[in-house]
Amino acid sequence: MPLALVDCNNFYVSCERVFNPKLEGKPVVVLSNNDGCAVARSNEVKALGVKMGEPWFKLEKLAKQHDIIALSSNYTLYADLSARVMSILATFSPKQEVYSIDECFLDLGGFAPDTLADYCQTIRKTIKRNVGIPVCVGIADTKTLAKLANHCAKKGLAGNNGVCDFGRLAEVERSRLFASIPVGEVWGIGRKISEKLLTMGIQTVEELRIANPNKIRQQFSVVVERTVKELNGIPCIELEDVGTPRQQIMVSRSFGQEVSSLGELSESVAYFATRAAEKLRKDGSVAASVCVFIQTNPFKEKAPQYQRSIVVPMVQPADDTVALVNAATQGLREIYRMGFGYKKSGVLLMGLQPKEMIQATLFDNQAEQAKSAKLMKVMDSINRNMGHGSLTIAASGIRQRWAMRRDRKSPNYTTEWDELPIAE
DNA sequence: ATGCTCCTGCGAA
DNA sequence: CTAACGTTCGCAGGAGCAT
Repeated sequence: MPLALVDCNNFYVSCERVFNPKLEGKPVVVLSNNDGCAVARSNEVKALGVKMGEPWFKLEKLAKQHDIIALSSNYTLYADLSARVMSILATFSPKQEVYSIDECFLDLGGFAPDTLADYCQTIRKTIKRNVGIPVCVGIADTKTLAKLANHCAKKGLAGNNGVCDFGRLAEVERSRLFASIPVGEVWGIGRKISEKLLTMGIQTVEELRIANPNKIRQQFSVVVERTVKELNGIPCIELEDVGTPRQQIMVSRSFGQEVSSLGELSESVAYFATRAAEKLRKDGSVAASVCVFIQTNPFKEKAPQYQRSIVVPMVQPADDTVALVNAATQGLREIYRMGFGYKKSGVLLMGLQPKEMIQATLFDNQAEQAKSAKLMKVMDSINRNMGHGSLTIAASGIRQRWAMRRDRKSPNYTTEWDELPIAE
């Protein structure tokens, strides 16, 4: 049963180019939060040897030499364009799994095998025309192979044009192709596992494909064993149904500048708990406990280091912002120590369950519960309609010295009228 | 021996 | 001038605990 993996090219950079065509053909990077690391690179930047995750301060010299344009990440813009891409892609197959912000799997089971490559060319043209984002497509019988086919499409390895269909490859050709790809390119094979495979004499995808599954399971795990099976065309990872609710919700951020006081840390934690509670309600879930963590800057090796976390159980699973913020800030007071420069904090909601299941067993405090539900509903709707952060709880603070740096952000072209540039 | 919960490591995007 | 390095999610497996 053939699957397609559709992946947007250099997604964040492509999004920026949609609204700023002057970036076309130029070396462009998009930086992570706090303008810290390169998280998206145009082809021109990749050609200069810039690696994924490279810290910006190490790139500045090279950037000056080659006029690299660096932009802060504009997540609101990327999420909006992603939604447009995904909804169009959904029309091309009865079954879609959105795997990440820039890629999804499509079930192509019902189509004639020899028409798939053409069909996927149509997909590419449609997305490019309707949204302006370039995509590549990999076609194969398992998710792992489809990911690999996509890699080949992106690199132009199998003499294709943005589409690579492993189903059209003879066995000999496939083996030769796999033998030319480093094993680390395989989905699920990261840095650590690559290194260990190397010591076992497995360097290429082909060598991993023909490896003994039992030995792989013994040396690594069932996950890697599944990967080997998938490389051989045996599906082990199913297409997931849409809308499976998350099991945990994390909101954390590095600070724009270090923070030492309990007061300011508390503001950040209250803010993150507020964001996490919003996500929680959007999922229709409640959380059984709240984990808070704080940490100093691990890269500043000379400075005294401290990191700690604590899990605060909720009296009753909740989705109420006030209750979750209280739990989080109370936990913070227990783990906070004076005399450190903190660089990051975060809030993790754990033990998530569907809200309906909880309400059924609820017997105390009905009135209180209903009142808080009403308040949360109002809060969410005001924030949805008036813009994010219009209504927030006072504990989050106003000054927010800890807020992240984003000096190079593009306008929110698709979601804020105020930010649209005026034509000249 | 068995079944949990918690924590850590790994991978991915 | 200096110092400046992301976030969020799932899974597996081991440790530690209770039964």
